[in-house]
Amino acid sequence: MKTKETLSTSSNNSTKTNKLTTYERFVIPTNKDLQAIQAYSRVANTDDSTKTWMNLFNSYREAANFTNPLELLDDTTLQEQLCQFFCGVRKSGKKEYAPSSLHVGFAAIARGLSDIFYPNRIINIHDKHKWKRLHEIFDGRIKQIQDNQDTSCKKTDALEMCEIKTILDSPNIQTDTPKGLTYRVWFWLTLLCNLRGGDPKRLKNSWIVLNEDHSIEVNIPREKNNAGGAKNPYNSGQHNYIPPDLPNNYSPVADILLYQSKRPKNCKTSEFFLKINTPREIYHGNWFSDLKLGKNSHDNMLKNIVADCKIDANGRNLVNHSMRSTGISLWMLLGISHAEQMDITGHRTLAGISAYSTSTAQQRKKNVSLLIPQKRNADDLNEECLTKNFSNKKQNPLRENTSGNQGFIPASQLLRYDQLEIQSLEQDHKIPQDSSKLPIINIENINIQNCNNVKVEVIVKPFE
DNA sequence: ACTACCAGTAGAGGGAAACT
DNA sequence: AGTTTCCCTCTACTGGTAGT
Repeated sequence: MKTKETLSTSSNNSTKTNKLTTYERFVIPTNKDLQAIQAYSRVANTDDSTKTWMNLFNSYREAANFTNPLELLDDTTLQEQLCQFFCGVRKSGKKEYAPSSLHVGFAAIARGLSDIFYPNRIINIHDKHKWKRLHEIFDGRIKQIQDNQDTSCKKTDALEMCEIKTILDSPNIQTDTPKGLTYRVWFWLTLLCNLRGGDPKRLKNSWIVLNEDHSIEVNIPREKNNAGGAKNPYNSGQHNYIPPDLPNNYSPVADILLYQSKRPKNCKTSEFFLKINTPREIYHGNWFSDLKLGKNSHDNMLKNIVADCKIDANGRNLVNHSMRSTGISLWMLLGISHAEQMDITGHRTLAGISAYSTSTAQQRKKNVSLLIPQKRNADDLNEECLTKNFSNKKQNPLRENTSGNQGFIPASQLLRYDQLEIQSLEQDHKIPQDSSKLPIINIENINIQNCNNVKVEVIVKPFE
């Protein structure tokens, strides 16, 4: 929008001063306009990364006594210096970089060099044929690091369903104090809208809209995986939906509306999350000030919530981004399809979703143990028929249309199997399930005779 | 012909120091 | 106790192409 304004202003100016612009449908941009539009294309984080690594490269050149200005180097000298740099660079404290960081660094320096040399010649160190020696040295360096130190990733971990309930029930996360309300609303938005760790910082009040049916829409105009621009011309941002509150349920919509109602009158800050006022102001009913909530408060949000609710992190990496992991991992447990998940999270590739499904060490051990069959027991022979029917069937029959089954499964056994599945799902993944809400199914005798062509289809939906 | 993989970019998260 | 600004390090996401 800003770009448009700039352009129209400049065209108005130029129509006054420059009689050449007689075509009403065109805009004649000035150099300043072009620069502004070019700058609009840049992403701050990427530029930061470029700057950081180019500074590091320059410091290295200084330390190694490379005195010639960078811009004057020929390709051979530049390659030699880069080879030395990637062999010799270390973290502050002389520790070794993680391979992933060096990988990011290589790309950042490629961008930096491309920028510097662009007016005179094209430098693209990604070209592994032209910069063969550099690529081999870089590759060797990474392999050396990988063989000499632990290079496992510290991915964000998820919360479990019972922990979500503990948090929502905790006296510290209620709506009677500004701090509790902030925590609670932050928790709802990140969980229900599958926000990334940093999204709440840039969330604007105007992006959160109440619909007539008392549902809430959270519209985020541009995201990491909906970056817009020339490569993604159909980008329309991510639209998140929070359903209307139900009686006897937790009430996210009411909580979010309460938070909005506590904004100061004529609030000028566009951000949704606001700074909590001093105790004195709070006493007078002014919960929030006309300033955005600071970075520190944002960054420590989930850590504070977890501490205040006395949840045992148990070695897990619980950070703000965990809320996104939580949503996705719970959907996986509940059998929501990848396509549906991607629709909500805005991921465009399976790889994006799959990054969250990497199992924990504990789950992996359990899954491997499933491959070891149990010894036969004479008492179990009666059970064998039951298990055999399902052993070839990976999917939970609760979630798929049973009409496609080739083998015949007695209805009474199917129901029994479903109950077992529900129980094991609850036990394995600690999904709290109010047993009083489960349908009580009693089909004791189903007798069908001469039934060559009879199909019995039973659908049980225990989670609704 | 097709898809798994990885190159390349956009983020997250943590910390220090100075400030309110 | 919370905020701002800067720096550093590493994770997460996409899309094109190398490889089967």
